[in-house]
Amino acid sequence: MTEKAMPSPEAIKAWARLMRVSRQLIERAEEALKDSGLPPLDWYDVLHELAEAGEGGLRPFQLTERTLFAQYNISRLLARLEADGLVEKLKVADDGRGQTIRITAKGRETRRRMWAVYGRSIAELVGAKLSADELSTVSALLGRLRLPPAPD
Amino acid sequence: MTEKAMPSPEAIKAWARLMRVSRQLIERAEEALKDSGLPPLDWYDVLHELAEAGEGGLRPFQLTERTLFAQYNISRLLARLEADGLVEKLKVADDGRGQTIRITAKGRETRRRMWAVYGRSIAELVGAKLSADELSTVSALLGRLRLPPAPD
DNA sequence: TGACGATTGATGCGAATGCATCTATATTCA
DNA sequence: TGAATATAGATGCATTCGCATCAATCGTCA
Repeated sequence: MTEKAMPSPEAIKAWARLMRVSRQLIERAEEALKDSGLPPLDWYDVLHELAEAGEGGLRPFQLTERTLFAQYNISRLLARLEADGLVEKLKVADDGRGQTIRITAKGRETRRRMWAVYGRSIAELVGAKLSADELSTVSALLGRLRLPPAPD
Repeated sequence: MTEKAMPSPEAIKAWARLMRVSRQLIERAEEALKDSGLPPLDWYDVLHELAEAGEGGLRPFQLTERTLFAQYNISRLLARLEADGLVEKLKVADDGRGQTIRITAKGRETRRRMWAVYGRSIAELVGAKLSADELSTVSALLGRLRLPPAPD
């Protein structure tokens, strides 16, 4: 009996839509950034977190918690960001193993320019397609799919 | 004036949820497959299309249309699938450039075993979290985000 | 027919990813 | 205290991806 706990047709369809639409949207947003000569989305995610963190910066492991990047990906992404002068690594941690990552002025500027393009993509791809109520419905329903499930 | 056409808070939140949740779900589904010693999700997508296509098979370019893989990714993915004996490339096309890809018995069997795991993931991650009505709502709303937007 | 542009699919190369492991420092606890 | 364990972050290696390009064939049209 191999057919145990198989998903309902509604679940399969919702899953399929989620997979396909998310890929399409990412592709489009990525394309818009590239067309503007800007870095990829991954960079934005990290720069966004660091910009919100302010002057205090963040430890790399905090970035792995807030984003969904693997530890080694954060490590390498930060190396690239540093090489581009968008972040700086501060050795001054009270933990000898760690470091604090702080966004630079250039990093903030890059993030701002990325947002001009990224934000427009979001507005066009999502904001223009559904009403505010519908968007809130989507957010609420997707929120219940989060792992671990959280309120809000 | 740089602030033109920026997305509403609802749009931003819906986008963020979509990005985050889809990544989490993919990660979980991928992990489940790996834990079972099965190939990655990408393989499933292609095997699924080929299984539905039946004995007639599909041309590689048809696969790039139906999936969201780039042409060169399909080319290489098919090479790996062929190396594993899951598909076969039939030179017998009436188009001298092309080939027809057909799933093998082993390919069908692999797909079946993948579905046992993948389907369970979908049931747990999505089917168990929302009602059938809610799932249909999600499908309908996400459907309006497709590119190009389509009815349904 | 025959030259030209379009289409199909593959591939060389550099960059990014996944996995496992490594070094270094911190923490815990006998 | 000191040995064992845990945590932070980097890295070697193999695989995969992205990009550009290529070879081969097809279709079109003068």
